Amino acid sequence: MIAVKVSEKSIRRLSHYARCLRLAKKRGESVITSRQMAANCGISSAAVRRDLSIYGEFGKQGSGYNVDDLLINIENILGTTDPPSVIIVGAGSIGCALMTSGLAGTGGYNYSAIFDNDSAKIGKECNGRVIRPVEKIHEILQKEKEVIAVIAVTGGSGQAALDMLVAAGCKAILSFTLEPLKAPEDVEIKYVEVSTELDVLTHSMRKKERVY
Amino acid sequence: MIAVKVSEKSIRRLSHYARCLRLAKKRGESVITSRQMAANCGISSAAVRRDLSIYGEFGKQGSGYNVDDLLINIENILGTTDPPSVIIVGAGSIGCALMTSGLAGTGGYNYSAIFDNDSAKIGKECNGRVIRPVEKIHEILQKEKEVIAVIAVTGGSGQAALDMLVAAGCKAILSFTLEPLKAPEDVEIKYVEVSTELDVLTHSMRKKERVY
DNA sequence: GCGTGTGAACCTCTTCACAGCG
DNA sequence: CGCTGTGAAGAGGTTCACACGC
Repeated sequence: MIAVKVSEKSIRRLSHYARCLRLAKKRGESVITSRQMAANCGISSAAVRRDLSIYGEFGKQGSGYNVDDLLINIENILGTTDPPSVIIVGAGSIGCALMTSGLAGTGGYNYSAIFDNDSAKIGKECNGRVIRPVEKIHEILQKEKEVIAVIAVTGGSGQAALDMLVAAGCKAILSFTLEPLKAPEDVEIKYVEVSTELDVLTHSMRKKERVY
Repeated sequence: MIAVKVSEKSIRRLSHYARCLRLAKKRGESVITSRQMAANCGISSAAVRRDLSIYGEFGKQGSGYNVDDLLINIENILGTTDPPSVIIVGAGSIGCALMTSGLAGTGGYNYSAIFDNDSAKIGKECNGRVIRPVEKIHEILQKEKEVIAVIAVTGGSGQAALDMLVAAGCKAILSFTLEPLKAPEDVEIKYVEVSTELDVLTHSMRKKERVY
């Protein structure tokens, strides 16, 4: 029982291992090796063993790791054994699409509510969930302290949405906005940046001939 | 004119600088300092200068960088001066939502076509674009050699979509699928992993009390 | 004085290779 | 013999701090 400093890269990989283990479990496998996980995640087996050994000795020499046990351990490390609920702010095309496609296949997350500030949308439904006014966000956070919010608003209103979430006590945000958002230190923000991914892909596709 | 090895991290940051420069341009600013860019992107000014100095000496001591010139240079480095067109495979909720929300505010990308394999959807429209059968993908890649494909299919058909794209000659793919995809070496794949982002956020929200 | 460009120190993460256990 | 866990070496990226030019 020792507190461990962790890098985000390592956490990201643990998330991948967890996904890989859930698939193995679904296939009925009870044991898995670092090499199998590595192949599945596209990294080296040494990296897998290193990642896992930081948190404990989960494996058995000669055979590998017990799928169920390792999954439980990783979910415990991630804190996802009992995942927080996820709310969506912005019932535009992206927000509703996320709500519609759901979060099946992830570690048990699901979308519990969707909000918008457009009175024309409020009261309508999105995949069976009523779109609520943004002013009601704090009600959710009163009931559940730990909630992840997905910001899927359009135009330049990302910061306004974030301010509202922060005021309601939300500490974890995933934003689909283009603009970088400002928030207090203790609020964690992650971004889904399609635009940057496209730039990276364009560069990799064209770099061969490229000279500076 | 020297070829330079580049890290993806650096390329990602260049993409952020480009976005920051476009905003500065829109605000009518003609000069910008490394400190301003750094503040906007949430990193140190030394990191900004280091990134830029790899590719050349774009700045003027004492004043900073010319916004227009630097943007042109960065777009040249990224290869995004004349961005490739982007197609979407999968006209489900996510695919259509992407098509609907478009790519305004990015470096000039736009979605040129959308495909699906469901005959019930083919022929219908999605934000003014007719949904075409996946068998027609190769026609796009015959016309334009360089195309980025976004995979937004549901269920387990991500690999099938990718195989079709690879067969048509596509070399750059952005996937929203959960499963890791297999492709030849020369095909670059990036993933948007909402599930992993949620795990990272959960961990950061709960790690304070967490001990291993 | 101000801000860039950069050597050098620093730090973090990755890979290698092997001891040790089942 | 197979696979884990890990010291040691290596690679890559970041930060510091300062010389130089405007």
